[in-house]
Amino acid sequence: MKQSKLFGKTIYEVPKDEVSKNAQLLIRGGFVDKLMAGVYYYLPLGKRVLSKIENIVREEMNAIGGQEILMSALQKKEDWQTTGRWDIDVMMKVQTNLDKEFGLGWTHEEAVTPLAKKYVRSYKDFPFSLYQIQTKFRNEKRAKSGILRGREFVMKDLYSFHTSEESLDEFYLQAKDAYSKVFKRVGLGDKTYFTYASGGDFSKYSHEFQTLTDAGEDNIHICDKCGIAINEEVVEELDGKCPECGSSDLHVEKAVEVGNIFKLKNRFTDPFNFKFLDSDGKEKTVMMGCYGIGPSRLMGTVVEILSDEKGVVWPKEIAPYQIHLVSLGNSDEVKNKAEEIYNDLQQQKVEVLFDDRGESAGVKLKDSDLIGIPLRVVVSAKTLGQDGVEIKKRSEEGFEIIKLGDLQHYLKNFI
RNA sequence: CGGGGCGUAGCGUAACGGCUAACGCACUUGGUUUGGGACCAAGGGACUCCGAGUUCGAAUCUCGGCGCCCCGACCA
Repeated sequence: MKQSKLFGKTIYEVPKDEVSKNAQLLIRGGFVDKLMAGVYYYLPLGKRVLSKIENIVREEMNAIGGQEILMSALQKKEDWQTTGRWDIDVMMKVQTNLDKEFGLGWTHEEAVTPLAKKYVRSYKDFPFSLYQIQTKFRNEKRAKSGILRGREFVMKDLYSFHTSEESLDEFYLQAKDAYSKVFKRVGLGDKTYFTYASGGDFSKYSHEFQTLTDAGEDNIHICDKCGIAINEEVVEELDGKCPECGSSDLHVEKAVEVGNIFKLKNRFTDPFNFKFLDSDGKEKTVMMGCYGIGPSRLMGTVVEILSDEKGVVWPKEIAPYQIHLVSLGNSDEVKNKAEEIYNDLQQQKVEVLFDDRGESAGVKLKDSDLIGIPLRVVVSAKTLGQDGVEIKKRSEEGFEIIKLGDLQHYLKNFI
């Protein structure tokens, strides 16, 4: 992509009403645009990052057998009345001119359960799991923290269905591992804690994945011994003891919830009367679990944690482009060589953002820092004098000059 | 939903109740620049959030609405 044609631009002054670090950096870098409180547009650069995160999530969900579907954001009032959740205040409602009311989905148990029931009756069809990556709506009383907490956001929600608690337990562990892989791949692995949380009425505990950051709104109690954490709401219930190892050496940290997994058991299958026929010919209750990750929140969390005073520092796996090719100076020699390198990289299917603009060196380098692509390749009169290009890693100080002929080989190793 | 603050060009700001609403960034044109947010010159861009009122006169004062931000409450 040529930067001269890229929609969206970097800005130096951030809107004064935007306070959170993630939104400030994302707006300054031209990743997102704010429409109103808690509602953001994703511009080309931001959309690329979001899509990459979604794809990582998608791959990990597929790996544990999840089948991707897409349900509607519009929800049927009757289904939510069935479970008694129609009047929960996070639910946004819309009304047609015929006075018919719909809800806007903030989670999809009320949608997926009747759907699953419609197609599945026999024990032979279990277990199975369905997921979607979809826009969710939530009537937050007060939207804040940039894209960490919006009224509209992207969510991956997976639902699993089982003929027994044992089967649910087994899948639950698989989902847990899949989630850990996701957080590792997006660069949050070492700051994300498996956290015990309230299980509601139907399970002793649910679990959250909490990533340490001051931008978070939760306090978690981390066990110094085994490295798991406990949510504020259940730490008392546990007498301040780690449920895994029994240690009481806990310390408190601020964190943001980036995912959760929850054994719903029959909480939703019962109200919808979703039963299966077992091999003994008897009708039995379907067990259910739900598993959520917010890709947009994940993106905001990465920005909160992996950025410096100059801008974002994207991890390789979710960077909008693999390489930022920057030409400095407007001599024909530099322009032609940069163009040539750009075309070569394109041909090798390398994702490259090429800053071909006629801006000054300072502007281009500052913008490059701000956008935060992990690897920068600079072409200038200086580098061409040495028959090479400069390679600079965004996450490190310093740079190196490598010969033009060695570029392909170098990039192959890096990417 | 309670308390506080704020709405002026795309963004950041200025303007005593009184002249054509000013400046910086961004944008357009021409020229000089090009290794860390360059310079010169010439331009375009505003129903001062909306609606009432007070006044000879309102961006400025009053009332109402809407929106935004901060603190709190809320967050399966």
